[in-house]
Amino acid sequence: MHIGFSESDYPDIRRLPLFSDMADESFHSLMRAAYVQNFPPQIELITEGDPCDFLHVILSGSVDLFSSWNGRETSMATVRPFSTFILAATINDGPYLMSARTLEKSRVVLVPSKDVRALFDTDNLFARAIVSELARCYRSSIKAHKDLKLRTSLERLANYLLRQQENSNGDANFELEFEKRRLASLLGMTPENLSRAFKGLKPYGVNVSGNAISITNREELVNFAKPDRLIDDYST
Amino acid sequence: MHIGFSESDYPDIRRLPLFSDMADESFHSLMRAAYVQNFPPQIELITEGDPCDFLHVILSGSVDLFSSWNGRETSMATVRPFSTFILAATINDGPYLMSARTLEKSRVVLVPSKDVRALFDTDNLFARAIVSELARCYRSSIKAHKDLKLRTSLERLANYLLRQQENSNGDANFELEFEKRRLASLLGMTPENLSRAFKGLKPYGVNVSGNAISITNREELVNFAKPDRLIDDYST
DNA sequence: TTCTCGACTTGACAATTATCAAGCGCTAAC
DNA sequence: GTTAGCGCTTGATAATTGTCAAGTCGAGAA
Repeated sequence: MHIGFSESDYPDIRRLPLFSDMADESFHSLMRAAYVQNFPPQIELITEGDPCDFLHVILSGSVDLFSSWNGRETSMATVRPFSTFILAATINDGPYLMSARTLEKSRVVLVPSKDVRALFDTDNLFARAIVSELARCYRSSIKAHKDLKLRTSLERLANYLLRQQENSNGDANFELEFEKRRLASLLGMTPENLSRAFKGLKPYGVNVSGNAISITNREELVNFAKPDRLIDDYST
Repeated sequence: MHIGFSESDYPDIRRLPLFSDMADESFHSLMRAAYVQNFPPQIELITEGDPCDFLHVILSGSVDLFSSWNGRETSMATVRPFSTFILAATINDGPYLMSARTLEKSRVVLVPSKDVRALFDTDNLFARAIVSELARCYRSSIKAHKDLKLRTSLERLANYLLRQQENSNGDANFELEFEKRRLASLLGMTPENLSRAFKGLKPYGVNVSGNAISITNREELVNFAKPDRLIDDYST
């Protein structure tokens, strides 16, 4: 678990919407206080309920945000480069609402929360970027909430596959980005139910072999899934 | 539907966390562009998908935020004075993700979105307040998502009742704040299921008569509901 | 007072989803 | 190659939740 900060990371971090507009001076002052760690897979970076000491930025790998209650556990989201997480807790100086663990070997920047909050007051462009990012996260959360409340698990899976297909250049064949058990948890269902849901989508042209998905008749699947930009378009 | 702006509304609006810290000058410039309307019950103030022209602030009454998809509809949240809604859409200049309708006669301030965004750049304290409010809304949404994903409908109802009891000074007897059909929708269930869920909580000391709830044995209900500050504490 | 309407309840039933227990198939260690 | 382990699948069953079709009840109108 190497600790250290390489100047070679600067461009990637600087390119993040959150940091791209801020003054050079602000950026370097933030980076001086920050540090980078490489984590192996399956390491718990954050435990829900803990006080929020750091804003996290993922540079490589992937991180699972999940929550537990009463012995149950569910995946809330997956974070990939180059993206921040746990921004709201940093801002409000509240406890983490979700836990985070690496899914694979991952490189993560840790920026002390108090520095983020301090800089917020002095750098207007940084403040604006934080607001945009927060609003984006909030709206994503609303969309996920609508997805869960308005759709059955079969419909959620169908729409998920359509979104993934778009992320894969619209190719008819693509790979699931992680194990099915995690996908099931993300979609709010059990692995057994997911397995059956894949079968339930076969009549709509969905074929599954391991992690390989092929959608033979997108039109028919769209007709069933009824994707909606107010739920499925992550860009607005 | 009276349109107009009374100076008598100023103190209430000014007292909102969102506006309380900003410069006098900024506040008055915002208010000059804003206006107030009185709406009768059951009026749709906002339709999801529409472009976001106004930030809304509720001064009296109550407003239901709801969403639809494929012929289904669900309540997402209830807004009461003195609170803003649709802040994220205003900030990101995106389409509304939820619709809003008055539940009763309500008085609402409409602040042009572009003025809010413009002022954000010039008034630091306003920017900070927006960020806090956004982070708070985001975290509320995460909590609602966890509630829905980790709990059964019976558990959601039990925890809802415990929260409502706290809002009513912890009194053992209190009134539901709106009709059961809306409560059912908020909790993500059908009215029939809610009706049965109330019965299911009777063994834990919950008695219902119309809108009157009495909790005869809070300890037992808590023991069943297992409230968690990372889901049920709306203040963090 | 009586009537009507709408919200709520109840019962019977169906759909959805979860649970439990086995089995399959792939991968990796030996 | 053989074997162990793990993730995934499948089947049987149960729990949860939704749907449909009566009811009941109470508030407000006539």
